[in-house]
Amino acid sequence: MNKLAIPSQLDTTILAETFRLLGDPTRLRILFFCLDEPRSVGDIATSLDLSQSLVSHHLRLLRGARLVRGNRQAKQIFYELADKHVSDMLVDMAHHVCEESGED
Amino acid sequence: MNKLAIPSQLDTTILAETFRLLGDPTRLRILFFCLDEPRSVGDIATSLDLSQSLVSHHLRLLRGARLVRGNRQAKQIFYELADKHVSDMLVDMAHHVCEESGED
DNA sequence: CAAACATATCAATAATTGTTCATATGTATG
DNA sequence: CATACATATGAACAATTATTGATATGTTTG
Repeated sequence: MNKLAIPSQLDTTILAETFRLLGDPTRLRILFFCLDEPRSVGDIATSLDLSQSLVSHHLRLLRGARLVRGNRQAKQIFYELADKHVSDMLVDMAHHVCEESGED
Repeated sequence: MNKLAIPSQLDTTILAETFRLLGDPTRLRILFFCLDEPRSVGDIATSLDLSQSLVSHHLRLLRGARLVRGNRQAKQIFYELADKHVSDMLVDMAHHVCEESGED
């Protein structure tokens, strides 16, 4: 079915932008931390030992790319992965990387 | 089945490294160009309008991460994706990104 | 509405990384 | 073995980006 043609240069740039955002250890840790349940900014910062400012900056980038989504609940804002696509993608990639040794 | 635990900080770094390499438009274009058939360095450079040096530098990084693999054939070296994992991953991600609008 | 708390933003710095140009290595051919 | 060709490497530069510290915005509670 849907065989993938070589993406246009524009598409490639958009795709690369997503990869780029996932390509930072701090951001990846934040994403995995929010994978199972929504987490407040403060919780993320404390649990991952990052400054509140840094977490906020990264969340902004992730929000901008619609990789995460935040819900305000009183004073706190709880972030979670934006949708199932994103979480599947993360999990898949993690598996891909674990299974490093290929069949070739 | 295999539910994914939160990766260790080390694993996260390794995973991020892979994402990071995919997160550059030039490298992604090179990868997609080599997706269907092996391509020589010169062919890549000409077809994608990049300097030979630049292509070679990027190929080195991709080789280092075992994302591509090169076969010498006389004077030329033909690069292709390292294995099916890598190509599947690329195609999957491209689909994920195309289907941007989630079910949430 | 002031004080306390949680998150976001701004400006500046430090570190990383993509790109270029010059040159080296390796390979075939006359 | 010299020349031409294809790719790789090294040093330097330019640009991008992660991180920090200080401060602003927004939200609740007394």
